[in-house]
Order: sequence, then structure tokens, then C-alpha cells
Amino acid sequence: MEEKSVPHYRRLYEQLRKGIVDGIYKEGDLLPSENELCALHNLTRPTVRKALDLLAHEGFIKKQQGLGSIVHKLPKGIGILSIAGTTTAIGKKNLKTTTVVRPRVQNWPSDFFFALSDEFKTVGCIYFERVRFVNDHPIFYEQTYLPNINLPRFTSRNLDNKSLFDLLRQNYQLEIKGGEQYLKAIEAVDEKICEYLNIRTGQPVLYLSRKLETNRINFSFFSFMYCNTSDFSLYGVF
Amino acid sequence: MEEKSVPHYRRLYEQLRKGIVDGIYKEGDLLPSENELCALHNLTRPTVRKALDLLAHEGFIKKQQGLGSIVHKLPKGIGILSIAGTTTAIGKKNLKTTTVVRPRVQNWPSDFFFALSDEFKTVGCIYFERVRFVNDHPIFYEQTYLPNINLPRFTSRNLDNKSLFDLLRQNYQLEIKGGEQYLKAIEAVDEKICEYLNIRTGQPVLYLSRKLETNRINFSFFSFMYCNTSDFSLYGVF
DNA sequence: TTAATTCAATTGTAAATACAAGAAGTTAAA
DNA sequence: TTTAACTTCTTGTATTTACAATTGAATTAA
Repeated sequence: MEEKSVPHYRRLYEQLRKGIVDGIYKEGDLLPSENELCALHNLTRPTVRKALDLLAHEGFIKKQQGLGSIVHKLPKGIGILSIAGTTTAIGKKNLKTTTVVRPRVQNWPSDFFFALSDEFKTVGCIYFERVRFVNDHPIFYEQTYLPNINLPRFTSRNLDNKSLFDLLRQNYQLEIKGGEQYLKAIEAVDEKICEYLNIRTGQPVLYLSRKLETNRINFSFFSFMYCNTSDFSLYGVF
Repeated sequence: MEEKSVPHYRRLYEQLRKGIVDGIYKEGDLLPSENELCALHNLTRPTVRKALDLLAHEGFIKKQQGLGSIVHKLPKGIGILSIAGTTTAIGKKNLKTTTVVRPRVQNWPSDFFFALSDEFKTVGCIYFERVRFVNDHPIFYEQTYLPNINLPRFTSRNLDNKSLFDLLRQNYQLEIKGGEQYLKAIEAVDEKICEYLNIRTGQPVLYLSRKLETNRINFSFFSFMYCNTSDFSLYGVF
């Protein structure tokens, strides 16, 4: 009996992905060919190809006609620009999270960067702030705004060292399907930012504004992130 | 008789894309349904779906099960983070380009950020610098390195107000298939950068390091871009 | 030995088909 | 009037089949 209703291509994708990040498939290796994967997992080629396309799209493999699927080298930077949340992008062992402003219900800022529906404006938002440490250095200072709709008990949840994506999926059946993001380089002028990220006033930080879309229709939430990129780069493929 | 060998899904993708950027399909509109597109273009659903998946992947549409393909609003920022080159991302009318260092053959820098094959190191590179103006404001200062392999007459070409991607495709049959990128926020300390981008010393700029992969196997080239993001954001979807 | 050819394996493109799942409107019942 | 069930249209997932294009190794010919 199969679990729930996760599509086959998605399960194969996750299995292969795990094989790559765990080092079972190493850089330069060829994945099993499409036909081999078909036989191994009792699937058909279009299904297998869909899984491989996902991997290629996120930079884990490069496909080459006539040759196969080549495992790509692991990036030097933090792969936060694609759909992966911070926890997935960095890995739990190197990531620590502290909540500096606990979740609370409030109104949306009047000059909010993203467009808000009337419903969103009416119900207000759940707001919180977190600082995330990579190898014990504070790298991300993140402000999150969730529409206050159907999120019972959220304000009393503990977000320390947890993946927000996981929490939303496990407790509210919310799956992040995609989103859009805007990037800027700015000076860290706000005192709080400098304090949290342990940088001097005026130091450049990368400012990332994101709208995150979920499987619940018309339910998106928002995140504004200040990144200290002096030691790390943000990494992405395209 | 059909042109060359452009896949059907690709041609449909480009046609729909043009319909969106030209405003024939407006924000919030529904594209014709998959079955309608099949009938219109004499294609089958998997082919049509592949075209739509491309559009969705680049943020032009959102697909919603049971409803259709919804045209997404045009982004506020510059969509350079995906595969589009600068010219495509901004549009020719608002983009001007000047060459500040004409293409020349030289050695690779000793501390080059990306790994280079032995062949690349042997042949050296073609190097040039350009400044790109959006609405007559200098926004991008870009340093480009191309492996000096099979690019006859490149050093004598004029790059002003031209798309490098187009030039490579038309003159050398080189198609950009994808790549990887690293982003940082840095201070503009180099005098040349400040002069070219017309900013003061110490102002934050977004530094974008890119490896661009082509259809010629093992032929990639590299671009390092300093972006003044005080008036524009870089935009991407995921 | 070298170069050209052939061959098998791999990914790329495309069609035809079937059913599931979700959204929206229509109809019928309460 | 309101609610519920039904129908229809949409996209999502999956199978099956076929052929094209590319690669790399093996084979053959010079």
C-alpha cells in the first residue's frame, strides 16, 4: 500500500535527490539511465523523466543527450534562491535559529511591498522575526508575515531551530509551491539589523523580498530577509 | 515546410510568451485551455503542456488545476536571474550598452572564481567590459570572459547595443542552455566601478558571478556583474 | 597505426489514450 | 432562499509506443 498520494515522479525525485546530497552519487557520476530507473522502480519513461527534469532544474544533475544524467558538483554557496527553504538549503546540522520577535497578530504595514487582497487586509497578519546562524555566525535576519487565516494556535508555537516549511506542512497541510523574489544590495543602517547580524553600520547586506505561494488557493505569505554575504554567497541555477 | 528543427513545444512557448509581453494576454487572463491549444496548433496535450510548463517555470503564468493557466502580473524588477540575458530581461528600447574595454585575448586571472579545464587555461580567454544603461542610468558594469576556442573574428566585433546571446547564436551557433550564479552584496570600492555606475565610494552594489553553459559541450563562459540596485531590484521566480 | 564506419546505448521529441482531482456553474431538493 | 448534488470543463498524473539525435565504444578498412 502506498503512502498518501505523493506522485510517483515526486517520490523518485526525492529519493535521487537524497542519494546525491548524501554522497551516494558523487560529482561526475552518471545516474542510472532512464530505462534502468524505469525497470528499478516499475515506472515508465515519462514519469522517470519528470523526476530527472526536476533534479536538472534545481541544479543537482546535468542531462546530456547520448550520455546520461551527470551529477553536478555541490555548490559553494547557499542555495536559497530556489524553492528550498533555508533549512533545506543549508542543512540542519549547520543551521541554528532563534526567534527574536515571537509570532503575534498585528496589522499589515501601510506601505507593504507586495499587493494584498482585501481579505488579507481585513484579517491582519501574524508577524515574527528570526535570526539564523550558519556555523554559529548570524547570517540571516528574517521578518515573516503570514495572513491570519486558518492558522490556529500559530502564535503559541515555538519556531526555534525548526523549518517553517515543515511546520506549515505538518500542522496546516500547507505546501509551498513556488513564489517570486526581489533582490537588492543595501546598507545596513537599522540598528537592530547590525546588532542581530553582528556587523557595523553601513556594511552592505543583501535584501531579499519574497512572496511564497502555497497549495491553498490565494494563500501566500511573505518574507523579508537581510543576508550577511561577506562569507557566503547565495547560489542559484537557471 | 517548417523552419529548421525548433521543437514544437518551444515554438508554442515563444508564441505565447510574446502574446503575454506584448499585452495580448493581460494580467489575470486565462490562456486558452490545453485542449484548445491542442486544436489550435495541431499538437497533443503533452507537447502543449511542455510549453506551458516552461512559461510557468519562468513566471509568466500560474497554472491552477480545474481552472486554467492564469497570466501572471509583470514583475516590478529586472528578471535577469533566470536564463534571459540582460537585453531580453529589460527590452531593447530601455537598454543601452557601451563597451568600455574592447574584446581582447589575454590569460585567465590567476585567482579565477570558477574552476577552469586545462584546455581553457591553455588557450586563454577573450575578455571585455561593458556598461549597461537602463533608461539612461548606468545600472550594470559587466566583465565577461569567453574561452578563446573557435570564436573567429570575435575581437573585432562591435558589442555596443547588442545582445551577446544573439551574437553568439547567430555567428557561432552557440545557444545558452543554463548556468549557475552566485550573489553577494559588496561595497563599491574600485574606482572604475564607482565611475562607471556613477555612485559614491562605499555604496552597496549587488555582485553577480555567473557561469553560462552552452549547447557546445564543455564550452561555458563567465560573467561578473556589478549592479546598482538603488532604483531597481533583480527579480526571479522559483 | 590510424582513420573511418558501424553499432548499441542514451536522452530528446512527439503522439494517442486513460483516468484522477479540482473548480465552477447548473439543477434539484429542502 | 439556501443547500446539496450533479455535470462539465479544466489541469494533474501515468502508461504505451515510436522515432530522432547524440555519444562513445567497437569494428573495419586503409
